[in-house]
Amino acid sequence: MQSGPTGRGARTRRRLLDAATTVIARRGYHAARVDDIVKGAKTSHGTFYLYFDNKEALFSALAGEVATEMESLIDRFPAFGPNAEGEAALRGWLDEFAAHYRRSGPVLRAWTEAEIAGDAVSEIGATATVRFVDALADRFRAGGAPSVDAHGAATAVVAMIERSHYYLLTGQLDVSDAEMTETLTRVTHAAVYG
Amino acid sequence: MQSGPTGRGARTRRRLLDAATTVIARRGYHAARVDDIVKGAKTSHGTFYLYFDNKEALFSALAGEVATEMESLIDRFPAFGPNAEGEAALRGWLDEFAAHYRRSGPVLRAWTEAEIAGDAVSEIGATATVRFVDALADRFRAGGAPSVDAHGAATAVVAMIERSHYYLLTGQLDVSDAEMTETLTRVTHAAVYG
Amino acid sequence: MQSGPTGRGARTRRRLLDAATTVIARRGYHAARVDDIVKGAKTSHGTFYLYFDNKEALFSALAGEVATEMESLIDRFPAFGPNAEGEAALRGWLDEFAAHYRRSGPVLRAWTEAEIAGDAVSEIGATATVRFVDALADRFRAGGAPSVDAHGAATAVVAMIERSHYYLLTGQLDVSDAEMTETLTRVTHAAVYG
Amino acid sequence: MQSGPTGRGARTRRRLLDAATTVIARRGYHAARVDDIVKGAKTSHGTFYLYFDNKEALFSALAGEVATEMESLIDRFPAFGPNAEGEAALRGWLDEFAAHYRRSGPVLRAWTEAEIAGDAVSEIGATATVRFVDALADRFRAGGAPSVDAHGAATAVVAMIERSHYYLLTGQLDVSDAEMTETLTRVTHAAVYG
DNA sequence: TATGAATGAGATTTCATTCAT
DNA sequence: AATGAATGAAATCTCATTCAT
Repeated sequence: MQSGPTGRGARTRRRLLDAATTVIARRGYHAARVDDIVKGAKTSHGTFYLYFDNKEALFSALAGEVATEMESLIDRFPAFGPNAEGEAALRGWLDEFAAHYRRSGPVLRAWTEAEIAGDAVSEIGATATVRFVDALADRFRAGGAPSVDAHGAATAVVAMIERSHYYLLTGQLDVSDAEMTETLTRVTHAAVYG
Repeated sequence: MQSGPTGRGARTRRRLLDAATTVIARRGYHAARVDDIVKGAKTSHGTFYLYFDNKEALFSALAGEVATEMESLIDRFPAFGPNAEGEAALRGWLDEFAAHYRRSGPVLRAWTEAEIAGDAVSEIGATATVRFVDALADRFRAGGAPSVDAHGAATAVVAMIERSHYYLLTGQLDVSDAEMTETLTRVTHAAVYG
Repeated sequence: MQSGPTGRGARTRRRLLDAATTVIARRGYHAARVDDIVKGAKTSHGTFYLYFDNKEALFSALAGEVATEMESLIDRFPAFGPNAEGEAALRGWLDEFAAHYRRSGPVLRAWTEAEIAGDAVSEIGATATVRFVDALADRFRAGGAPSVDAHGAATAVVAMIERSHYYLLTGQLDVSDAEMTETLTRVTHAAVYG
Repeated sequence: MQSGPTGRGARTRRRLLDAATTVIARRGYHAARVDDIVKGAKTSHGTFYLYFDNKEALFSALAGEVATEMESLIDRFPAFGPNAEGEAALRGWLDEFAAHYRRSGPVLRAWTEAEIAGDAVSEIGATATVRFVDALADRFRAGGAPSVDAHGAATAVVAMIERSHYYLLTGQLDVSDAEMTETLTRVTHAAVYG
């Protein structure tokens, strides 16, 4: 009689995760209340604690999902060369990143907040950033970049990519998706080969 | 008879602002409790509310101070040319920015948190970013940059500068102050003239 | 699945309202603390705010209940004539009023306090008094009273009835329930036909 | 060097009492804050406690002043007869009462509130009411009223007078000063001889 | 005689979590 | 598997009173 992972229970759990994403997007990590989440998921407080030990556990689960996708994305960062083909590869990857950020932005933003407070979630965020930087530095070197400080450049580029998309997400700056990818492509290329 | 801005009251107010900065640095904006702040300022809850209408008012005051400094800094951003002198001017300004961020970093980070939650403080942060981008785009054009999209490039550069210093502040990445300024100088220069 | 108005929630809400009535009776409107109320209702602070947005909201709810009863009572005020039957009708109504005041006295007293402070509850009390006066003036005229100023007489009579019962409730004067009804009947009758 | 009772100190004390009357009028007894009073008196918290042991002491002083006037007024209540002269005497006294209430209304209202809370001030209010009722009952008997229950009638009349003036003061009802005195004269006369 | 900054006890309110149904 | 009323610890905020100057 157990309904299995595709049964009602799994769907309720999913609803809670999705509702949490929405609430975090609207009110931020710290201001996200269990009450808002269960209302969004059209369920009850009791049910929440049936699926998650506590509020932080839900955020961890959410962060875990995003981190997995993010890691595979990071692994695909191309060792682009100084030529037009390299730029095209870079542009393609930045497009993928943009798509990912559009989907997971709220949770990624939550990392930013959490980093300050030193919660468990923050670990995931910090680790992901380090992996991101290391992967880029590695590809910069593999791509045959000249005498630049690969790690330094990677840090700057990661900072630029992350924060630019954040600006895009919050809508505080007046830029389009396509323009931004273009600019990020150009500047990243210039950062390594310029 | 008035004690004036140098009197005891002004000093107590200052102590509260400074203590708040410390607490925000340690625990983040939303987790900063009035109790921590008054303990840090070695005063009482009652005194807190003598100087600020509520917790948010203190954060606004803090943000206002930082915004004022930030604005004057932004106004000094150089219209750097493609030559070595331009790069030196840029490097000098980035050094100043680093110094400002070292001092005001916690409050600047708080902006990020506040932006998400949509608090009153968030306005101040968002406005500052817009001013920052506009100023840079203006100088890029004034510096005689080639056919680049000045506003797009400015957005990317501001994102890079802001977030890189954030990484430095949180210590999550392994970079030195001097190295970072160097990299930011090089990449910003490349972003415009590369 | 809904528990409906007879469920546990409704009973808890009722307990809070009743406890508040008791506390107001003992300590007055302004001195009534949430803590006293929840203790009286044998529940917790959290529960209080589950049913009422804040302390004032509870008082408003309480005032609303009393006002509703009061209005229907006011509507039943008789258009008494100068004869013995008229006096009997008046006496009957004053008996009802006394019963109402015995039940709702504390809340009615709270109106007086609230009126002074200008709280939201005060509106309810002031409105009820105006309705009371208007209804009596109307009945005085309908009863065929002679050339008296109906509105002025109604004001005086309402003042007398209200305040007399207040004296009775606070126990500051040495009068019995029955005696008071008798006196009020006689004086009201005299006020119109005397 | 002492400045005596007419010196600066006495004037400061007076300013505090007057400011308190104003504040009580506007916000009520319980809501009257020391801060409001010292601001109204253009002095400081420290000075307040130089002249009064605590907030209640100030209210007692204020009530004492009013009570003294009130007692002499009560003592002058006439033993009016059933004739026109009696009515004139009554009218004259009610005019005096109205003048007194116009001046001291806020403090008299404060008594009403205080009665509920059981403060020291409340004693003064309750005592004054008892004295008022007793005096009227006495005069009713002295005036040769027929077989009425003098004490009961006095209670009703005191209630009517007190509360009617309260209505006038709060402005919640639409009556003029002169009309009210006229009505009160007529009804009081009727209550005894009607 | 006067000041006003400082205090802290006590009030209101919030919200993650539990538990009986 | 689900509910939602209840809880209480912890947060924010108020205000009468004190005290150093």
